[in-house]
Amino acid sequence: MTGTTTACAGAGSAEVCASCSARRLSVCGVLEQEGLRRLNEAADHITFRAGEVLVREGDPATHLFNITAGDVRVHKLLSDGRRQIVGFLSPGDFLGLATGDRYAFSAEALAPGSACRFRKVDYRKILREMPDLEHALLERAAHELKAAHDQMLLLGRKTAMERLASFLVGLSDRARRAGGDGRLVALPMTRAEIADYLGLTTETVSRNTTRLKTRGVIRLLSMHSLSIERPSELLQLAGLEAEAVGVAT
Amino acid sequence: MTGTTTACAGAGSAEVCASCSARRLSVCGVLEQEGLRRLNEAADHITFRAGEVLVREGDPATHLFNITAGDVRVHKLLSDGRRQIVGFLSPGDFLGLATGDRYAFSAEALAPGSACRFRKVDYRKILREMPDLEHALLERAAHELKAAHDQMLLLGRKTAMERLASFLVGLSDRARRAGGDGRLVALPMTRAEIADYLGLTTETVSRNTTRLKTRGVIRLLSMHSLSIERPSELLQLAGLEAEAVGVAT
DNA sequence: GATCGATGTTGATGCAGGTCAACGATTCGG
DNA sequence: CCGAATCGTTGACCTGCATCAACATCGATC
Repeated sequence: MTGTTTACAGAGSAEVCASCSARRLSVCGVLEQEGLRRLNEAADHITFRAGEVLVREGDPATHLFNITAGDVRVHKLLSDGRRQIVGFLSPGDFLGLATGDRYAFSAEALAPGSACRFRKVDYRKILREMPDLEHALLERAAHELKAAHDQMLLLGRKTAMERLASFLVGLSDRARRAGGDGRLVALPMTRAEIADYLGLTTETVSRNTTRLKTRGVIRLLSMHSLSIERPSELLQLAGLEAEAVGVAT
Repeated sequence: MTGTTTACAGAGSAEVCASCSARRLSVCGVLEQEGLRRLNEAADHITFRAGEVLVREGDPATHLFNITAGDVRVHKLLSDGRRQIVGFLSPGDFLGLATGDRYAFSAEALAPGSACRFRKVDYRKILREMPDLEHALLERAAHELKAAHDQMLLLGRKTAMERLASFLVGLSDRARRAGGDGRLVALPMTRAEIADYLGLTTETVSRNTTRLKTRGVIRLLSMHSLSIERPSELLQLAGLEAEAVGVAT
């Protein structure tokens, strides 16, 4: 399962960036020609296979990542094995923001993909030289913090059904941002991973998924993709009636 | 309960900052003379009473705050009144990082205090001119994000006793950072607020507090302060045995 | 320092979701 | 294409914490 990442030194040109499909979703989207070249110089372009470990909780925090393809799971463990997944990353997402001397989380690929990897010391220097990038990173951090607050509300106060519905609404939003229509949702993660993200068990996730299916709110297309049939009902179940989430009802 | 904050326009000098006891704990700690003067120019120095509302969830996000004295509660609500407290702020903490166009949380004073209040548009401009400040803010955001991840683990996977113990360890750490010895801990918040922070009920918080007291792990000095008698035991109960938390055992 | 509303504690009981168990569906290496 | 391991679903039962209720304590106010 856990292999080593394949690194190839940056080519030094911004060509890789020019053709990078994740750029418009990423912090580097704010940079122009020269900045991209500079950033790319410091980047290792790595690829990873499903199940590969990018970061291990407790290890010295030496690198930062910009996910360019694939999906990544970020989680924390208790000593007895209880697991909390604190996020799922997709292309454009930044990995390593919430990092001190050591990683406080592990990161593992759900699906094969690729990333730009930076040595932390290099990245620090680059940030000093490029305030625009630092600004973009701060905006990203603010957004992540807001998402973390939402997740705290979910974990602390929502019922199992509300959690699942909120999760699906979140996936739908992300799908729309990535260019989809928001009805078709991919589930690259397993039920166990959904459970560990929502603070539930696989059984509870499964039961509530069935309930949503039975009620006609969603339709399972395969084990790892579904279609949202009644978005407004899903929003209600998520406990978000009042909040503006931009889903056509 | 909810009153208006008392604002007095910044004096334009950095004198206020020079004598500000929160500065060494705050993002403005990185600034020198000229930067402080500039920042202070943009600041309203406000004071607030216990119970006063600084920010209301859903309102347009017009201001940012730097807490200089007192304690503040930050929370989110569901439409039926369920509440999740996402953080308690003390002097030196920044309020408003995780903010888009509208506040996604409410903030209310637990105790009388004061803050530097900035108009968001002004602060943005200042950040452009002072990369050091932006950098400090990014570090602060990274730290907050890490804390949020810890809280997700707590809310998603810890038992009631582990949550309470973790909470007390956190308060102890903060007390030490503020200059105390870490044994004496102030609880400026009510049991209900602790419960809403830990995803529990007041009853469960109360029962587990009693258990800790009975076991001799803590000693209640008053309703709103306690002493940690067995720090190592508390750490164990918090499920942090392995993690380095810098408490003398 | 007496009064009263707010806050905290303790006990009895209920239930949402966890646990345990059995079985069906999917996936992937050969 | 086959078989084994993994993943997902469903059912029966259990438990940790919520809920409901009664009482104790605190602290602000006059």
